[in-house]
Amino acid sequence: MTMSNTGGRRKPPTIHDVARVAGVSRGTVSRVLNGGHYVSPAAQEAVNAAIRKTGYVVNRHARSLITGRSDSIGFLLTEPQEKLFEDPNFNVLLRCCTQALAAHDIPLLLMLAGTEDERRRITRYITAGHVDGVLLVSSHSCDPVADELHEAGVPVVQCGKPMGLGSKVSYVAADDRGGARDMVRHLLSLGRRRIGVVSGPLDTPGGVDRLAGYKEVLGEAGVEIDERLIVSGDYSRASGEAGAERLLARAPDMDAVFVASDLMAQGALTALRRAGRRVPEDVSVGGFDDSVAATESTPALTTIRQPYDRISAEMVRVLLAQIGGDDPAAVILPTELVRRDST
Amino acid sequence: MTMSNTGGRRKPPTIHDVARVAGVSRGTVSRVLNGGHYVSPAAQEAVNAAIRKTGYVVNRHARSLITGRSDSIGFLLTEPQEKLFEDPNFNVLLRCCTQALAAHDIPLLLMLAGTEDERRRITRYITAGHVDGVLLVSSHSCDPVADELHEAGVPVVQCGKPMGLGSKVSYVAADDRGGARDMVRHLLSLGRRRIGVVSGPLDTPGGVDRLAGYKEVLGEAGVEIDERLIVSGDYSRASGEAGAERLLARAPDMDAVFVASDLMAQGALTALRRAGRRVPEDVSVGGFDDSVAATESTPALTTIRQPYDRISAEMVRVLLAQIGGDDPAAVILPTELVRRDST
DNA sequence: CTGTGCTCTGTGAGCGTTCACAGTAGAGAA
DNA sequence: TTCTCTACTGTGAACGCTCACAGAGCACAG
Repeated sequence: MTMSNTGGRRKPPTIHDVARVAGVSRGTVSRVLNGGHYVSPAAQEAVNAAIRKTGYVVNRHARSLITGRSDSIGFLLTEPQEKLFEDPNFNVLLRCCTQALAAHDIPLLLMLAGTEDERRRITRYITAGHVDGVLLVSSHSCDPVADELHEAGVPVVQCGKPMGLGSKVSYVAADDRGGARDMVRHLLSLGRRRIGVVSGPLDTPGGVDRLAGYKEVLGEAGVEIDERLIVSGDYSRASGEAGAERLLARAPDMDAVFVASDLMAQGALTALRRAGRRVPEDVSVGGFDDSVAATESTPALTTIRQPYDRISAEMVRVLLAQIGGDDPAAVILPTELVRRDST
Repeated sequence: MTMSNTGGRRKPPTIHDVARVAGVSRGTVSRVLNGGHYVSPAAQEAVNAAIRKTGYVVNRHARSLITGRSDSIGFLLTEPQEKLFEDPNFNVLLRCCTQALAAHDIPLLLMLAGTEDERRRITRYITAGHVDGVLLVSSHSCDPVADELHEAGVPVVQCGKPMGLGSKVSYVAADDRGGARDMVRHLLSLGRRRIGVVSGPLDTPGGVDRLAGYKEVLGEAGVEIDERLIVSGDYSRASGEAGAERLLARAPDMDAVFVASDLMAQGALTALRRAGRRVPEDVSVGGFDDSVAATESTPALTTIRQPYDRISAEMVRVLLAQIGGDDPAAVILPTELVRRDST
């Protein structure tokens, strides 16, 4: 009786069609669709059968028009994209967030705000209510856009700790300080005492916290903190290479180095090799992130694993809770030391 | 007179508000919004001023409800995501597509269909009309989902040539055969005659075409095609390493090797180094893709550049044209030889 | 003067859904 | 019986927009 469905787009069945087939009213179908409260088991079953039979899928536009929700969320990237897309961590984050949202049947809109123009356009788009919330990733993590959106009443969860203390924006981050502490303790346990550090940029919380962890542990262990053993980079491979070179020049007796990202650690390995230092025999090298870079380098890096899968899951959880009316929340997740061949 | 807009989400202005402020009717505002035909300059100006004043942004849900278009498109990935997300090419593709769409003010929905369940859910979502079209990326590029969607009347553009010849699905691909030809010609021009190949998987058009290009050029140059010089891999680093090892075992006099992806070429470099072969002195190595892997390896790889930026732009162009009513189209884009240190 | 064609404008209907409300039926209490 | 309460169901009115249509005003030809 029904027409064949191949070739050409056919007008999809509406809630009305389902109601007719099930022999109930629109309202009942709608109730079944939205949780099934106050629906008799018989009606429930009839509606479900009709949905299967007609192949009905809810029209989200019509729903959104009346509920005011869009049932979709935005994944916003506010930094130069070339850089972030090369970062394996970012890819994991994007993938995990998409999957976590898919479990809730919520589509993810990818938004890239590299230029000022794009930023404006996207901000308008978001504040116009086209997404219910925003997952924000920014390498600086002190991006004003987070506060802007928050001010405008848009639920936001940021990946990584915000710089300013005044910010009331939700965030999920790994325990940078704790991770750094673990790594430095590990290096100390190997008998190393001249431990250098290539920190991250000191205008980011991650950079500051990892350096703080380093200093704390050395202090606690009664090891002198030597400023010649401290340099900072920008998380790029090149800056890791340059940083390690500078350390070697200033402190040739360095016997270990904590490098605040795996990518930088790769660069550091290059510099050490060129300087004729054997890793791990002469110098132990510890990274941070446990990205694919850690296993690809030779020797494979001992590093601090950031639980990106859990970070994504938490970001989604916190965001959905906030959309549901909860207050902003901050979540810090524990890291884990992963031993490989570089220490 | 207007209320402050900070804190809490305020009901956004509608087309009605704009009309009132501009002193015209809804219809006129709508016409301005949709191209401004049949609108007097005075009304045009009044409406634009009112839009600026009220901060009006069109409610896409309401629009979609009536137009039937969603004004958004899906970026669909049908393969195990871990693998693809590691692939730098894929990242470039995703980024460029997002930007190309942003230029048309069209949001991109990221859809990952790893499991069979996810596939079904996403297919329903798509065929229900929640996106106007789909950009499809699949490493196999012989995915049945392309034809399924096409059959269902959903505009689809695939990245890479489809395997089956019967498929009427649009695609955009780099010139694999031509690229392979260029590389092998390049190796010949260096005086190499015992040229091996690590091809891609032979159940994919890319794998087949690159191998075909290799054989063609050797044939044209009158160089004997030696089956011992031909192995295939799966584009992974490990398979490149294994492939190069096998080649060396079977043909120790090999003086060059064309490896069908940069990632595999990295693996091949490792195998060659281990076997004591110098690159490029003893063996020239040519890659394919010009991904970041090409510059990161030592020596930096001579490779064939796939114009991913142009591929993305073309995918979007073809898809939008198809949504606009055009017939499916196939686009093949030229590649480019990039000389570095490995040849 | 009428008719025709053009540009421009306003209006009503309707897209597919949810929500509030009214209403029904049946059970149990008074 | 009658009243109340609960579980369930149907209906009209929105949500904000576009589209088709009708109509106004004007110019110009017949």
